[in-house]
Amino acid sequence: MKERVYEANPDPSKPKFFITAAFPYPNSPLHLGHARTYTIADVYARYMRMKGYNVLFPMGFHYTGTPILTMAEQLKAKDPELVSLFVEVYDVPPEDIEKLGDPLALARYFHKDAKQAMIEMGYSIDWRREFTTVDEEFKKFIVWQFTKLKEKGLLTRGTHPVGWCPKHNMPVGMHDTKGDVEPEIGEFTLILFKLEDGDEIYLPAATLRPETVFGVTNIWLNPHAQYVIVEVDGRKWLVTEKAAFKLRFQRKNVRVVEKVDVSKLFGKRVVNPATNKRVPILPGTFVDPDTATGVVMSVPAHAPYDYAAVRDILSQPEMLKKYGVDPRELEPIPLIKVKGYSDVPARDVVEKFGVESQLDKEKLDEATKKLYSDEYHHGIMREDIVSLVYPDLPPEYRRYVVAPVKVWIAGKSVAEAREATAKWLEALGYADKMYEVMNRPVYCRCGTEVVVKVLEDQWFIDYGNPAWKAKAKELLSKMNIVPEELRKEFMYTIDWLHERAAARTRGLGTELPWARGWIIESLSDSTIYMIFYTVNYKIRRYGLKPEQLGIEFWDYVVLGKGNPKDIEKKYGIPRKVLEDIRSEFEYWYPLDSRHSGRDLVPNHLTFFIFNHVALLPREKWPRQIVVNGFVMLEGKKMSKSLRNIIPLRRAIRVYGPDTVRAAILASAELLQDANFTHELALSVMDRLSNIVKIVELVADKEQLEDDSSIAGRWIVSMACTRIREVTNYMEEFKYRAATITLLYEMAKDVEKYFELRGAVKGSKQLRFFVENWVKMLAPIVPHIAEELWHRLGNKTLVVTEEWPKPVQRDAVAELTVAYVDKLIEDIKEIIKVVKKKPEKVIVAVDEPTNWQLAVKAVQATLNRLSFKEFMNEVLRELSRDERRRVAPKLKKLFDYVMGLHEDLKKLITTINEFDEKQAIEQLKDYIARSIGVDKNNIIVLRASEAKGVIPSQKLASIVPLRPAIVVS
RNA sequence: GCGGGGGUGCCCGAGCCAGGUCAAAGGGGUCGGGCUUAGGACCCGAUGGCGUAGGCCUGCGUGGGUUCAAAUCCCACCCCCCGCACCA
Repeated sequence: MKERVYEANPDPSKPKFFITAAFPYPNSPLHLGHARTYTIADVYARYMRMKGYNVLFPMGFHYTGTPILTMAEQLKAKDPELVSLFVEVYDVPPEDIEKLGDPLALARYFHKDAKQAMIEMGYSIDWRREFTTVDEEFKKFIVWQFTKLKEKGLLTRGTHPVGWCPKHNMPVGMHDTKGDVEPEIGEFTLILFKLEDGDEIYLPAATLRPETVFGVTNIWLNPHAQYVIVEVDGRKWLVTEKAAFKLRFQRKNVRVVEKVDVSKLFGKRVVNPATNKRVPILPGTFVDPDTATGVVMSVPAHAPYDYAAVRDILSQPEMLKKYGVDPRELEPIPLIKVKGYSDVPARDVVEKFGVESQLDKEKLDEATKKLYSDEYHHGIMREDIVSLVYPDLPPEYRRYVVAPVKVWIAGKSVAEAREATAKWLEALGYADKMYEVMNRPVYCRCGTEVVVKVLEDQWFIDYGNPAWKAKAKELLSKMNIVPEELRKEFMYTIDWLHERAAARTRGLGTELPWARGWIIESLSDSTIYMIFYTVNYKIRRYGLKPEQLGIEFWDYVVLGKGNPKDIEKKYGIPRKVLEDIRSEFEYWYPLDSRHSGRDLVPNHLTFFIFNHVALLPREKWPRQIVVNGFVMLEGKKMSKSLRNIIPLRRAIRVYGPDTVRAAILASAELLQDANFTHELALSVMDRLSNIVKIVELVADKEQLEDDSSIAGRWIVSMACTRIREVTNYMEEFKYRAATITLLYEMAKDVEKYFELRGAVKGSKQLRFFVENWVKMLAPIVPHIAEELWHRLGNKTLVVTEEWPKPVQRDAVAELTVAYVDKLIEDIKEIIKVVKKKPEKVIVAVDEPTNWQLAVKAVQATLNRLSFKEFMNEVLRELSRDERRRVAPKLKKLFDYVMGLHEDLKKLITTINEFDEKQAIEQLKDYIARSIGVDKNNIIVLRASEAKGVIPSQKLASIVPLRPAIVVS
């Protein structure tokens, strides 16, 4: 930090690398989940720096939106639940709560806290470029963005339904409701059934299944509910009192005319606009007066509720008589064919689920769900529904009425018919719609029930624009998506995205310049803000005022459009300054890597793609997206309600930043959910302190001896092997594997080295290993790595060191150790089976002259040859005598070699000569220690020397790499 | 429903894309041993079955298939998790 190595300035001599991670929303402290994304981005930044890139990794804070508002309000009201969450879970000092009643103060508080956490974590951020989304300079940038979108015709205007609190007169989202429930808004089709007598009164039956209108036998009204006549756009509707209230939020002209005594309506008749049939109005107690209009059309063939209610009423003949209804009128009218069901599917499910009456809500809901789903997905409209449509009309007129039904509805799938029916009736003036909260009741925090309000003049970003979509797909196809599996998800999202409401009537953020009172919503003002990092510190350094940052300023800086002279004249910005700012943007952009959690794939990251292609030329399109999974705590999802969120700074206090970093990285690969546990953190701490001990052994450079033994050669070679391995992991974002190799596997290598040597001692060779180790640890655990680097006597900073390169490996040394280890394993296996304490071990190895056979076998398996092919190839080159000698061995050799590691196989192909006897002799002490047999009782013979010493059967089985072993 | 991800040994969890050191890494747990006054921490060994020679049998959701060879490739099925918006 003191060296300012993270402050990145344009440097034409170095390749640049620009990394950003999704900035945090400061309504709570940073926790382990945030830490995952930022740690991954930081490891990447540090790695790329060591690879020689000029890396820029900046950070900002996202103040835009409403949750901060709501939270501040609740704190002001001293909501005990939230206060306790802040104090006990978020570690906010109780005396600070008071001042957090102000939204901006709240944001600033957590902003400061989050920044401190990032500094403590050692994130290599260029803090000169920090900003918030309510900075005036940033708002000017967003104004430019939206002006451009509008110019390109990508903004549209229209109406939009939202959840609404009638008391607050404000839209409510999930964070504004009791229990944080998202109000789900659905659309009912209203079909207008005209009352037969009296003046033009319509009964708007609310339905989710307009295609069943052809089978209506009657209308249901709740006998216990209060109904009223309302005038809606000049027409009179009969709806419940509650519905009249709700309609006022969705329609401009709604006027209650009079209350109605519902009992007087029963038995009266209405006309079905789809069939011209007269059907009676009947009492249905199941009808919920709080849902939609409280008027329900009865389709007993396909709606379980209707079937049950009809069945109920048929059991009361006196009621039918009273209302003048012939029971035959209520017979179900089949409309839809579904396989697995009879003509009257509603009867099937009602009977199957054992429904008792229309008030048997639980069973009926289940039956309805099942039937609706089956009919929607597998149902086909019957052809004979055509005969139901206006049957009494003279044929010459009827032809015209029936045509749309014949063409668009009959014989079609339910899904198609549903849309067509609604359209048809709407065209005839007999259908309308009404929004409803589908998961109602949902309550605002104030206790008022949430209704649906239709907002006029809403601005949308038109992500449905086909040309725009095509460009977004073009970028996606060019971009590197990590992990690759997510590409499909992006593709799918790009496809289904359509108009998105881009503004809200409250919250922090930037106002739409042409629509007072509309604040650009938070997912819309955070799509191209990475551009802002490249220039904002210079805007500040040059002391430019927000009013100087007009459209032409950004046009020039971002697009290179316009003449600096004109801009100088208009805004008073010196030409040199303009050019300097422009060149900084030019240097850093395009963005090389964008990082975030996987929850942002279907929204932010896709919008990020869309907005870049809309506004920037192709050469400035972003190059890569890296996505990570969530962090769980002790196996559980972190959540406010479980109160198991660990603020990052608390974790840092307990474990230290490097442990937190390494534990998060080690616990899961990119897309998997990471599981942070106390135990894992302890284990990481233990490993780190172990590394410190090893470093101590090689800290004093002058005192180190030269270890030219196989052990020494091996540890040097392993350093190179590990460098190659870890580098590959880093390149592939396999940070879990990289961390585990660095923390666990490499420590094991060192232990193995001590075992091979038979002593815990440093050496020049071990120091070589350790130096590279510390360098590779630097991106993962920067603080400790820096300390260790100095402990090794270096005066430089390890962050500025070059990432190590794998120099030549020592194939013979690695093979020798692998070979001897396999030998030890085999001897142990034999000892185990024999169950006797061994005294003497004789090992008989193949002649070194046969080594080439092993190489050939390895090559054959690497080239995927079959055994036959391999044998033919080998035998072809040999004399008859040699063939006889060699042939029996080949199968055994081939089978053994087949199973070797790819890496070891490749190693073997580089070795021209390998003397197994020598290999064993070199590590005899090690073997003796490992199997617990005196060194002098381990005898190594070549096959030619072993005749008569070991059984002839064994002797014959010797092949290269597989010696004969006799334990006695 | 649509889209995506996934089912591995007592548990967690790698491996699968590029089939062959895979009876399957690494943890955890359990059992045995060491250390210790004891416990903890730590270290060693065992942890599918069989086996007096480095081996064999059974096994990676279920059922088929391809292959000399399948946890890995192909087909079908079953089950679990996540997203489906105007909200950060």
